[in-house]
Amino acid sequence: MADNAKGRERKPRITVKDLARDLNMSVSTVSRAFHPHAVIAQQTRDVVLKRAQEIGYRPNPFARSLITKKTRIVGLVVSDITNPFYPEVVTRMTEDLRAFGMNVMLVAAQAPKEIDDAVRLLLTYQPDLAIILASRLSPEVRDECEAQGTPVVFFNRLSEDDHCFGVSCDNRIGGAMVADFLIDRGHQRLAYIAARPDASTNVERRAGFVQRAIERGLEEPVCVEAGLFSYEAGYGAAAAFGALASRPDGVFCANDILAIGFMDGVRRELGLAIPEDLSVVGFDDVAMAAWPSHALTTVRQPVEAMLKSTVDIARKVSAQPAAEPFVQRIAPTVLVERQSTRNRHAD
Amino acid sequence: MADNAKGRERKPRITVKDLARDLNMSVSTVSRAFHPHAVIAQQTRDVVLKRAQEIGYRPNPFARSLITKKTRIVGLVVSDITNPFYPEVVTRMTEDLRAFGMNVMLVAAQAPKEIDDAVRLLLTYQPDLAIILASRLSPEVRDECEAQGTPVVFFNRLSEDDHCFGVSCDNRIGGAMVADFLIDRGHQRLAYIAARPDASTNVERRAGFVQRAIERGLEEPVCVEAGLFSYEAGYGAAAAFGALASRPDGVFCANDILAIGFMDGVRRELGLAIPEDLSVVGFDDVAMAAWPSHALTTVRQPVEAMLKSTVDIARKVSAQPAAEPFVQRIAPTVLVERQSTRNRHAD
DNA sequence: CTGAAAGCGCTTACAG
DNA sequence: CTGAAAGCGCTTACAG
Repeated sequence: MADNAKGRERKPRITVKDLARDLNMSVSTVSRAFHPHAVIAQQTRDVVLKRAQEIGYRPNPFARSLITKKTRIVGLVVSDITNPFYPEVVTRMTEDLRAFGMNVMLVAAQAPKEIDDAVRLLLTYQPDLAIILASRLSPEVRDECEAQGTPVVFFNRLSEDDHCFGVSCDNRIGGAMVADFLIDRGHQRLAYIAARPDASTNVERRAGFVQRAIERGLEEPVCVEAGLFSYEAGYGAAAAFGALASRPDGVFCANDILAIGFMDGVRRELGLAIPEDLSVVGFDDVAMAAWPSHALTTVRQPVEAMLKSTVDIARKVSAQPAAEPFVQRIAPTVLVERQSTRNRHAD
Repeated sequence: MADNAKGRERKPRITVKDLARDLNMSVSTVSRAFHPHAVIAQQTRDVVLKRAQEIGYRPNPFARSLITKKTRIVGLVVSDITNPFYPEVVTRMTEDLRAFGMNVMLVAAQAPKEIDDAVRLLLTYQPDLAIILASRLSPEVRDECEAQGTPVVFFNRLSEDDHCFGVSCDNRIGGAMVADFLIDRGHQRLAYIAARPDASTNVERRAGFVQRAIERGLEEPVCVEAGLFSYEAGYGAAAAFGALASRPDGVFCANDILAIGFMDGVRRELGLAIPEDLSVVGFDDVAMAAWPSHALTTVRQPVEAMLKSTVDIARKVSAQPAAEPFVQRIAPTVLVERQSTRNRHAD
């Protein structure tokens, strides 16, 4: 027991000094071995690194960042955790950033007010970059980031001002893809199930979808306002959909989780069959979309490319914090066809 | 443009020195104002804190932790992101820890090997505590945590050795609750759909369930091995279930996501009706369990209490790192009855 | 109760 | 190419 407790006492960490003494070198030299661009004899570096490995020395990132002003910490702010797209993205983002030695400090919160506070606490850790997943930042907090010199990237949202980076799918193109897909398969009356009216993703998917439908000579698709990106919102939208004068035969939902709720609502509340009575298309291609119960046809977000772009930004601002922000929109290329849609030309 | 770029340069941060000069005090005094237990005149503290607020000074946590050896960073290791229980827990945990000024550094990874590397990187940041959600840690990495004096808590898993804290639901009791629930409602032939054989959650839920069924005079429940905690595993288990000689009328699945997959498989592959042909019970009570499409009866994990216990540990080890580890098992108290089960006494 | 000084573990000009 | 020294932004004995 006593032994046990003793084992858990915070052991004094091995420091540069220890390693320098061990190697009979100066701390300067030892330190240089850990910096790829530092001027040091290759042989010396090898010796240092080897010995460090042996005795388990790793530079203290806090002491280091006190001088370099770099923390290798990336703040990740996520609020909409009910959308399975985000856990998937968070996991991959964490892995990808780690591959470049960057650690993720997570800020998850529900209320916008909480987000603000959380970001402020995050800022005291001087992250090299803050990544905002699908939420808003109050203008004040945005300014605080700027004042502190922390670059911000909005992921999967249109950046609202030109002080921030933005990485997102080209949602207009995605919306148009869906319209083409449905029209090519003989659908005549299209509908859009809308989510948050203030989300760029919702607005753009809708615009691309509606515009393409009109371009191709269909009537303007009817819109049902579900209000949120959630299962419940989709389920609830089924009632309003059922009340439409003439029933659409092709429905595009703002994202997958909304589509899945909508499908369940349509089936259980309206007693309609999918895809016999109507086709349903989503957006994201979350893992759940492939489940046999829904087999949702959907636009796959170019997550790989979006993550790569984000990691590139992280590396760039890490080297050069004053880099000029830009917005990158990546066109989706894959529409995964499953059993929630069918070809109506046969009718 | 030039203006823009200039605005983004990392501004020199306000330091104690700046604030001390501004207030005509020594840095020592200013510093003390930020430490609740420090000896300082109340009036002085008020003045300092007020002025700090005004000019936006916040102590640099890195510089601070260099001396205190406390980082207020909690490492959160999560691997099984396909189970919606974890995103929910991660969000709440992050919020709850933040309420005590602790930040979460997230380590998400798929492969065990990756986890090891990720935890090593995490360790260089000297987290005050590492919380492991439902994954394993290789013995070597466990030793590295110990060597560095970083306490470890296993969340929702039985701690495997007495060097680590453990916080989990009492899964035996939970399993027994399910058996009682089904038996009380007239079910005669019980079955268990098993997930990872090496997970304590799976093993204990099964044991509690089987034992109680036997105690109450039923035949030993049959077990179907699904192998994993996933939708796909549950869906796949339906086939084996359908091949059983005599069909069970009450099924307990190792957790919700497995149950949801199982229900879909049973309905689509076997053409059986739930709850008419069989009742299905899950474990966790994730948000998805309440969706109308599944309306899953399930044991609610005592998440509140589990989180509270975890945060308490975080605060305790933060004050006294050598605290003796313990394992806390919290009995579940709520079994949420929905429409995936019914009363068979009427038959 | 407050201040001057040392020091946490590093990095980086500056000499040599 | 290497070392001695200064300093990053704090905290904390130690005096007073």
